[in-house]
Amino acid sequence: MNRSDNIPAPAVRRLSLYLRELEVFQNNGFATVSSRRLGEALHLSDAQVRKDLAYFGQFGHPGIGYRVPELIQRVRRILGTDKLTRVLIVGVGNLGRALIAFRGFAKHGFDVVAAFDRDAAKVGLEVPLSNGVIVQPMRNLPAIVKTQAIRLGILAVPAMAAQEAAEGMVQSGIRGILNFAPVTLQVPPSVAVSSVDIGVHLEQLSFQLSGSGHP
Amino acid sequence: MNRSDNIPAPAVRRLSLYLRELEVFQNNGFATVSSRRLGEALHLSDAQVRKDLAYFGQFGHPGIGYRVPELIQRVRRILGTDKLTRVLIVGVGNLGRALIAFRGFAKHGFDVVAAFDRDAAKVGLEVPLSNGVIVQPMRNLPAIVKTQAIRLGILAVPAMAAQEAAEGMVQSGIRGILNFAPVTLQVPPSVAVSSVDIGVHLEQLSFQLSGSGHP
DNA sequence: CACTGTGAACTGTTTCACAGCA
DNA sequence: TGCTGTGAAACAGTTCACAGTG
Repeated sequence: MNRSDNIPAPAVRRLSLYLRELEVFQNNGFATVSSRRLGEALHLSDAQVRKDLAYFGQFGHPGIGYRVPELIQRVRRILGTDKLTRVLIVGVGNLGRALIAFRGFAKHGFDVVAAFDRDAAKVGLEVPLSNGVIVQPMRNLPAIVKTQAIRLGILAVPAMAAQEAAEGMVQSGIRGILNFAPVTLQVPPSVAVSSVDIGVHLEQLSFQLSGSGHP
Repeated sequence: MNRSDNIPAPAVRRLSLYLRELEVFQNNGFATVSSRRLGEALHLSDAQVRKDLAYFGQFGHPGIGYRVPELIQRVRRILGTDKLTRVLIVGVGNLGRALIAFRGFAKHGFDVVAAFDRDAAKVGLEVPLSNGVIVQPMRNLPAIVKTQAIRLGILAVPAMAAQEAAEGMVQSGIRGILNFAPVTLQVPPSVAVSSVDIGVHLEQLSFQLSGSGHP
């Protein structure tokens, strides 16, 4: 029972964070790290770290801790980012362009290989800082997804256009969507969706502030 | 016991989503909405919706549901977004500029009133699509926070610069940070942090895909 | 009658505490 | 000794089911 079912969703979320901190420890020259140290870096208990990692396998060495390079490799394999993953993006507005230019993708094992936009004025232009990605019309989506075997898409269009764009992605064969539009996407359960809503995050902070500040 | 303690964090997170969907219902001309309908829009159970809202007060009307405009107003008050909140941003790179240009802020009750960057080449320039926000040097941060009484800051600098920038924000009096850098910020417990890590979100999707796809 | 608000039951997650190993 | 992996205990969050209400 160590396959990807029965694993608590919060544990999966934290796995990415462990990887991020492990890379920091590696860059600082640590060969091993204990659950306690790793937890401290993320404000988590040592027990939490051990329990989480144990869901995915037995990676630790009693008396020693976790060997940093080994654990990094194993976690990458589990997350599926040990090989480069091709990603496409729909919506080349301000946010879309910023995401394409974002340095972090390559480091995480992702490569943005295609960009799409509904706006004819943008089609045909090269996206700045993108290693030569050209904006394509939406109608090319199915063909590109098939020929390049792309499974992941980033959705960065305005709220009003999001549901329609998501349907186009799903019908083209996309299996996971990272959604930046402030809407709840209606997609089949076979398609994974992860949403980032900046407004929601700000509201969260606003609430926390009013909780313990002055009325 | 209906003050902001004892309320589960997930319930607070969902409160923002309820607000978002309520605005959709309002735009579609609904005067009232039941917990069931509101839940369906967000893939949540009706019981979940009622329980969540009940943490914050008694807003519903038996036999009727929730009156949409009334509930919107109440939720905004709870989140602290019924009045305009001034926000600053540190880091005017690709992402920072995209965030400043983001339309949604005003709709959510936030107003980006100042921008800062360490890079002297950017200082003094006006940020495009920002209603005249000029990039200021980091050393102006404390004075602006004080004179404009700003409590919330958006952090959009590269990972390497994030901790230092966060410390500058905290020392200037910022009480909540929306962090886009892929690092765990170390700040005093009195400062609220909400983080958006795009890499983590993509890894999450990648993991879900490998879970039920072909190996 | 349709719907909310809520105690009680249930399910899932985190913490504890310790056996076992290098 | 220092540390992991893991059952068992404690805690938190969700779902159930129904009394109460306009």
